[in-house]
Amino acid sequence: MSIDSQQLRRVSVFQNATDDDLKLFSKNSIERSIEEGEFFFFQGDPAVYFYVLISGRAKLMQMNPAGQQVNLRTITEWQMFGALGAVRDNATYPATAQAMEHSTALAIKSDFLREMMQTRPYLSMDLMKLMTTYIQEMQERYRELATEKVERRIAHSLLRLVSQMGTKTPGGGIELTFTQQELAEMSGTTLYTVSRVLSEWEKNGLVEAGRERVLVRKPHELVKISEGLDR
Amino acid sequence: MSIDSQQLRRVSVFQNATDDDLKLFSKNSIERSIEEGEFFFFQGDPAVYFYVLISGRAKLMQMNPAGQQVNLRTITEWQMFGALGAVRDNATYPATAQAMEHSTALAIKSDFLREMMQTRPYLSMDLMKLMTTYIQEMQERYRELATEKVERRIAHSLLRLVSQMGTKTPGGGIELTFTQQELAEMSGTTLYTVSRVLSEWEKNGLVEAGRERVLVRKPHELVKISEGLDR
DNA sequence: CGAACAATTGATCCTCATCAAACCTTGTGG
DNA sequence: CCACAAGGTTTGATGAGGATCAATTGTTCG
Repeated sequence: MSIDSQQLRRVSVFQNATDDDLKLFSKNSIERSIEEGEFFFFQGDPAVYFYVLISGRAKLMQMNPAGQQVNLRTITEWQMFGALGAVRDNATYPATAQAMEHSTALAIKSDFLREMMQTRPYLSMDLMKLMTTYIQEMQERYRELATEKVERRIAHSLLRLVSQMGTKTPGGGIELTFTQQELAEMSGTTLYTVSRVLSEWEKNGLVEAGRERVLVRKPHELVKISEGLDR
Repeated sequence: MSIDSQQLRRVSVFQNATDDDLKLFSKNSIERSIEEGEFFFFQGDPAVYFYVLISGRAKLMQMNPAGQQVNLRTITEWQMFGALGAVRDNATYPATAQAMEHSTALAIKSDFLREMMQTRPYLSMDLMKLMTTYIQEMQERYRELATEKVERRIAHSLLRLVSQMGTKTPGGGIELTFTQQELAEMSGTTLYTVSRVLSEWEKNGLVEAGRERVLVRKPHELVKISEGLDR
């Protein structure tokens, strides 16, 4: 309740909500703070709550039985996550959510969302829209992984990051914050390969790489690479 | 209208529909017959209709700019497809649907479904359930492709086919119909690799492979392989 | 200053894609 | 009913693309 309910309108699924509905959601939420590296929930846990991130950064990932992990998506402020569980009752989370830095989120009972949707078509519609974007993005990434070479995939991942969380610098570049390990997980490759590719790009002046940071100098060139139009 | 509206209840999204609603959908549908290799719709087309397959088999696929293609999923009887376009207005299909054999489908206007959902929460709920299964399946396949070797992926694809369209034979095996090219597209590999792997399995008595057909003799062993528990 | 963590770089190896050629199966038409 | 065409499958040979391993070099922070 420390949250101004109007803030919730920044969540895509709540954009068409009435003020009263926003207040309802706000009243039924509890705040949860999580340290870097800790988990909001694990794959397989019963999906009792869904979350809205209000500060920090988190990632959704899947692990295979051997413990190898893959990044499904990065969650930034005012994004909803863990909401798939709200659709079925007794569902479990299909992925694990881990905080990438100190983060706080609103937790709302999945049951509550499900009940609200029964009488508010706009809610279902907006959640479905969100779900279609997930499906489309996963389909694209799947095709990418199946048919495209690493360099293109890394370029594509980097561009996605630019549009998600890039900040322009006075020098005329775009600044990004992440480890190469993270970029590797997003692109379906290893940190070694990412390092080599970034070094290559740095030689050609496309980017500048530092510790936990990349400065994109020529996004246009990256687009070319991601579309296979270089050399 | 030649379709008995009660048949529509076999479609997962219509399972909770009232009889009257089924009739409405039936009245607003038109039948479309498509030859093998022809297309229901292309990626990027405006999503005016969604479809319910009533006979035959079709596949949903994505192509990259170079024309290389990836199978997203196989559609069998009484499955809905092309319905993502019903969520947004003016949406386009995010994939291409091609008939794998002579097929007929009911085409229903996306607008109509969207209107129906405004006043029938059960419809939205059931469509959302379907969408969550897509998301989960794509997430799993993505992780698989990113972290698992071909043999396991092929085993997994084969098992998916078994549960989707396998028919038991008197001899105690499970019979499947598809080309190795198709299995390759589903597993994110090439027909050469599929052929080699199937030959290997045949040597060990797990399967018998023939032209456009595979007989699975020891599904249990396939499960082991798909989970990395062999050797 | 030192410990912990991130990035780099070289060397090696392995999995699979690719290419080529032959082989098999099925259906068709003379 | 046989011969041939077309499409599916098999198998070998080759090579490229990255993963993996190992060792070193930054960088940051307590």
